[in-house]
Amino acid sequence: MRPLIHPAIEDVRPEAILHALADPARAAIFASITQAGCVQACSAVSSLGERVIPKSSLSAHFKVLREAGLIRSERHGVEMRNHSRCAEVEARFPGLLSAIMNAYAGAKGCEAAAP
Amino acid sequence: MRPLIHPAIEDVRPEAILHALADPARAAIFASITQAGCVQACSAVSSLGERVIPKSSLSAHFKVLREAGLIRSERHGVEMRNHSRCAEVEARFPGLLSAIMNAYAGAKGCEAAAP
DNA sequence: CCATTAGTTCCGAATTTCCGAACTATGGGA
DNA sequence: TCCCATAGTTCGGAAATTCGGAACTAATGG
Repeated sequence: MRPLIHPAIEDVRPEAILHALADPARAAIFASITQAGCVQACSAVSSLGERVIPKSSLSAHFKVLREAGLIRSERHGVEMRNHSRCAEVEARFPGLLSAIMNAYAGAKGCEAAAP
Repeated sequence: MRPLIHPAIEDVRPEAILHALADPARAAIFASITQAGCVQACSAVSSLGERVIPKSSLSAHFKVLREAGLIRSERHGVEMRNHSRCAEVEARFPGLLSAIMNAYAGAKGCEAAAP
């Protein structure tokens, strides 16, 4: 079990953030962590939409979010707690995260209106 | 030569935009098109930074930007003119493009300060 | 009609992503 | 203490993407 990698906020790169959030599943996971008081166990997220995401894929998604600097993960006993780093990222790249999350929210609303 | 695909603005997906701009080369191309009065020939962009981008890769980059809804390309004689669709995209996803471009601009300044 | 310029398409190699199976780490009993 | 259950990570091979050189197409100008 290698130690978890958390880049310092000044090492966080925009392309890593965009790449991480370019996947709707990861964006949904990040939104969930950010909204749910910044704490969430991995498996509390495993049923996003109707798609079942296998554990290994989920673990990889968390790793991408972590190494992009979007979340911070720490073990608490047997489970992992994930905190959103949105405040830090927002300070470094003002408006970025909110614009991205609004874009997803907006697009979701539109497509639901066209059955 | 298949016809160029330009999605309607209401069909533009956030994940496509993030994916397109998650590549620094594409983000630079898009910034260049947007800033240069919204018109640019493909090869006017071919030497970004010090990296030489082969024609085929450049063509693929333009295709990704086009199909993400970020640019509009039309033939004018032998050359292709690319217009930024930033106004349309900005209307649909407010703040998204400016936040992304600012993030890249900010990150570039910071890393240049650490040799 | 041929040459040139600008860009696209094709295709094989390299890279990345996906996911099941095996593994590791931690805590809680018996 | 040993074993089990839970939570997540790592491995490895298949599938999907991306990269880039070579060949191709389209328009223009001798």
